[in-house]
Amino acid sequence: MNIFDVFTARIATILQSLASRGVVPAGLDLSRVVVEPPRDASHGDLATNAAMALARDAKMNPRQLAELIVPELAKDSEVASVSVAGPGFINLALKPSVFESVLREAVRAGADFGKGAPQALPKVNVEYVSANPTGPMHVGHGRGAVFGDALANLLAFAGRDVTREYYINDAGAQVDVLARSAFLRYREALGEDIGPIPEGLYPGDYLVSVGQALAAGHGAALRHQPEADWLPLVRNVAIDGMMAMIREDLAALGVVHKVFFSERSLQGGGNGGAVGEAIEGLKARGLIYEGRLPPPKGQKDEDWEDRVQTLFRSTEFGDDVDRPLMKSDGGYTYFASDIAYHKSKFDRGFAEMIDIWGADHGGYVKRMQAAVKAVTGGKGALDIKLVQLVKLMRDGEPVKMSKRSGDFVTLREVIDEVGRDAVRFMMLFRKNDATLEFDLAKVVEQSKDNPVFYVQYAHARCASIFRQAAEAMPGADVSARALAEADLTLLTDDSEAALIRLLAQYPRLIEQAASAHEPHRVAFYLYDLAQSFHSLWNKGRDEPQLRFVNHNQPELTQARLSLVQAVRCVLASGLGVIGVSSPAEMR
RNA sequence: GACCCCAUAGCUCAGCAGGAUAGAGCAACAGCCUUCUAAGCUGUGGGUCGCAGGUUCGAAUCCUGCUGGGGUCGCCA
Repeated sequence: MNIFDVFTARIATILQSLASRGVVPAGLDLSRVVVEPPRDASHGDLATNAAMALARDAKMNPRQLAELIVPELAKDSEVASVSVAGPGFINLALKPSVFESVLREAVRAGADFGKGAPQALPKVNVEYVSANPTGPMHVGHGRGAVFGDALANLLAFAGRDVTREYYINDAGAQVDVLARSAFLRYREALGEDIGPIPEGLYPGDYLVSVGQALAAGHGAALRHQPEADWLPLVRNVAIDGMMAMIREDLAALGVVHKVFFSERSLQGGGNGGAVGEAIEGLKARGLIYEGRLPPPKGQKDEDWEDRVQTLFRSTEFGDDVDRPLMKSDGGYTYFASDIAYHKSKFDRGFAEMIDIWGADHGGYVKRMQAAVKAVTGGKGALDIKLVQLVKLMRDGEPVKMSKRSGDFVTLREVIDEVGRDAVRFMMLFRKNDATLEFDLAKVVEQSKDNPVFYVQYAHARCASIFRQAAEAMPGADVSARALAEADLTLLTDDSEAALIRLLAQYPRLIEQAASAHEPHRVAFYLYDLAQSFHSLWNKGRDEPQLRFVNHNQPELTQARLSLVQAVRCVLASGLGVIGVSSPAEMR
């Protein structure tokens, strides 16, 4: 139950009834009416801007309109008091029974508390990672992976039908370079001394095993073939090897995609395959032409070759310049493939698409959105979330990255050092469009400075309280069902009330984070919740009557355990959404 | 030259689809501390929300222009 939604609906009903009595005009636009927690708890439990938002359309001043709404709200059996404040806010204080029933619901629903009902909205496709299959993942890829995965979890939890997808860039020149690099390792595996890796090839030793696999599978058979003969075969083996490695890296992060979509698969077949088809479709609508582009300004243009090329009219859809689809060697540009790829997503039923990209691809956003508009006739929606750079630190000092390629800090090294939970949590403890400092030393500290520890510890502390209770009161029934029956009117302390209010916001938080495509809000909420819970726990130090477990007051203890259980469930639920584990102890 | 992102307390960052007196952690300062299980705890001080306009009953939030930082800029992906 989302009490904010419940009251938004009730206010709408009140306005309809006022309209039917002719007190206010009919057909007011209620979309701007929001019910939210007031910033200051002394204002009550809920606040709405209804009177202010509707005043102009109703041709009344806000306070006048508020005075019409207030008596209706006051009749509500769950409302304790209503008042008008400031420029026309309507503040509601709710009866304690409302929060008691929220708490009961949280205890009963457990991990499902806050979960959205399946929504009648289009299937949504979240495409993330899509790292080139030419080497291991680095830390920047990891941020995109965690963000995309958490966003997909969040949307699914909010009730959307979500598909997680990975686009394999296996069609460009870079995979031919990969194949040549692997071929060198193959010769090495056959016993040849290959010396230093030539400039322009991938030097990383992660290709050694690919070379060995080729040697084991083909012996010396490929060695003296012309490149044109061995390249496709070696390329496939190398790509498969790289994708296996990437999948292992992703698995270490707990990231699993449902669909792996190959770029190459778009280009096969006659007439240029799916890419050719997509371009033909655009051509039929007059969106393709042969023309020249001006050279980019402020760039060295020595290599600029002014030539006529095949261009897509992306400027008709808000882009800055039209974009080329064919390379000078006659192949398709990456953009051309990407048009066909997004058309494929739409054709597969995804009217809503979300792409997660690194910030270095920011310049590509407009043209892709232009292409999606063109290729779906305006029916497909594409949101592109850019994740900014990750600066790797250790004790406040930047971690030096070697310039020699193949010797950078890999995602796997970081996961192995600090653990999956720390990586996932910290990658989400910042907005996606802000750069992120990731301190390898800080994230493993057992201290309040370390949010990962702080939140997980709150969960462990909940579990610990139950262990304590079992010892103090053996035989007590602390099942979820029993706790949901507890006498919650005994929870009267302000700190307890504050915690319950925070719990009641969880369903709303999920809805809003999901519709804003901002999983970081979940991480920040969990931090707030942990803080509120730890604070209540600490109060019990000085005021023993506030402790959760009081073995001579079983009813009170039972009520407090309900609260602890609800906190535990919401922490576990939120941690689950961002893909972080919920430990029962932190030792 | 153009486009994208960022700018909020000394530092690192939140700020919830414009809403009331802008929040948290760290640091600083003051007090408390043999604990239901562990991170010690509680409190205080500290901000022209980069600058200038605009829209609005109401702007950190939306729009325009500027300043500063980062990123990108045909035939790489």
